[in-house]
Amino acid sequence: MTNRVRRTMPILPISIVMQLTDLTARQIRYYEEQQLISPARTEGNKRMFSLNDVDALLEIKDYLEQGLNVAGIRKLYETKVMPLNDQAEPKTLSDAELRSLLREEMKHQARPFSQASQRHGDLSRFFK
Amino acid sequence: MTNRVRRTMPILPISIVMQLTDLTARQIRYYEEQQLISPARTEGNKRMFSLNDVDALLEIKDYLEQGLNVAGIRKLYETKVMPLNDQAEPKTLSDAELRSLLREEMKHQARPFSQASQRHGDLSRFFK
DNA sequence: AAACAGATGTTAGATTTTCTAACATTAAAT
DNA sequence: ATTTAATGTTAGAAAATCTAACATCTGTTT
Repeated sequence: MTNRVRRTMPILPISIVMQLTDLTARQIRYYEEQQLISPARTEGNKRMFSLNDVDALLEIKDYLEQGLNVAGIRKLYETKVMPLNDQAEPKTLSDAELRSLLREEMKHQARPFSQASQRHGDLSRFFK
Repeated sequence: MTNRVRRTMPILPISIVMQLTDLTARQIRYYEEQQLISPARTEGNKRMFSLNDVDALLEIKDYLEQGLNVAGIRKLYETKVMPLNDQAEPKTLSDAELRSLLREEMKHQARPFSQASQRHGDLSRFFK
């Protein structure tokens, strides 16, 4: 009775993900194009999202609001600074790269990356 | 991070519910027609299912496998012997009705209704 | 100021998914 | 042998989603 969803199981159509995240379909597809997420596909090529995907989208949204750009977020994911995604092989950041990311964050009053802001980043708004 | 889904929120399309329950679309629609479930609808009239709906379907499936028929299951739901659904107003069963239900169960080696069989009845197969 | 780039909006046309309704089949009960 | 409950199958319509292209907006760079 007290089950947690297998968070990697693709069960949600894009329409529902739009509701859960307050993102447009355009935004979601763009973030996929930019390799920030990679939702599953049905046989008929429709995207199907897992709860982890939704979490990731909420984090992405939050980072964008903090002033990061897509490239910066991608870098964060690549380097596994963030634990959320089952990502490809992590690489190490050069000092220059790291400083560049940090500087970008500084520009926008952002706290250094804890789990994004606590207001978003997971589904506590919708799940209990 | 460790969230349970709001189990009444309609988030699943019928295709996914088919996978989760191993029921056909025909069966699912039939059970709705027979008032065993009442999934939400999108603006465009597509069914959207909650996790509670999926639980209910798994229970229905189990009861059918135990030899109950739809009418019997409906009666069970109506009389709130089962807690699962937010059903209409419960009525009391006449003794005759109750005996009739029980007899039907007896015919098929069924244990008296605990929460259906433990093998089904909730989503532990898919959720963790 | 003009040009550019990143993020998102909008639209069109094609494809997939889901819908209802009707008729068919199967197995069990009478 | 009929009848009925549950499910299968099919057809045609409507909704949801897809890709691709072009538009817009905002902030940077030259």
